[in-house]
Amino acid sequence: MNKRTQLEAAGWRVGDNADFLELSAEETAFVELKLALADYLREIRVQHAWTQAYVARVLGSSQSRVAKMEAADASVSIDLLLKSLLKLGASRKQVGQVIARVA
Amino acid sequence: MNKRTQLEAAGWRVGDNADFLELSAEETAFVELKLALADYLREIRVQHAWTQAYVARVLGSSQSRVAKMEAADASVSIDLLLKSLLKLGASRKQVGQVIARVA
DNA sequence: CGATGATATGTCAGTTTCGACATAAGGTCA
DNA sequence: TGACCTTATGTCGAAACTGACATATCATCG
Repeated sequence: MNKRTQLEAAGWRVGDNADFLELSAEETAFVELKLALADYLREIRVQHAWTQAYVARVLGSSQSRVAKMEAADASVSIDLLLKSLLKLGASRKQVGQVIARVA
Repeated sequence: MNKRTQLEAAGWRVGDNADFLELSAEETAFVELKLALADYLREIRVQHAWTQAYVARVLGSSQSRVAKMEAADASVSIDLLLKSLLKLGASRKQVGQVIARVA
């Protein structure tokens, strides 16, 4: 899944390239930051060979919401992503590094 | 303002030390992460000698909300803090470093 | 081809967060 | 002291987010 597909899935209107560039620098940075956290969440889950359903139980949430977290869905907040990452064992430092790492 | 006072202001029940320790490791990490972002927001504003009212205009928000952001008020999300920081010119990298820097 | 397990998508009611406003509290100057 | 500027706190209706559920899609077996 490429970045643009991810952005669209995340609920951002992305038409032609001109539309794509409509996002301001901060908006782009914010969305990509969110995508990075979502990817990291999936990475942690996959590396542990956990299912979304299992992660949902650990987090006190549902499988569908975990799927949406990993997809950086528009209905998912960064608060939720951060809380989830920390609860799954990620450290503040690791999270910060994921955020600081600019693609 | 010390960390505990900040936590209380942010809406976290903090009684004696035992109560203070009731927060799980992830909860503590999350709250401190939020406080770090709030402090960073204030730092940026003060360094530029901006008033909260001015920052509010730039962000398209209100002075009271900016005050609450800097206080890491419970009604302020990390999404809002991140969007605000980016809009004020902070880079993803800088934000990540603030988050990664563990007190 | 099913059947089974995993992941994705759509929706909803309850909760949280939002900007805005009013107003209180501090600080500084004359 | 009081006028003025800045920051803090409380509240509200509107908007966004949440967990949950149903259901769809996808992959991997036999």
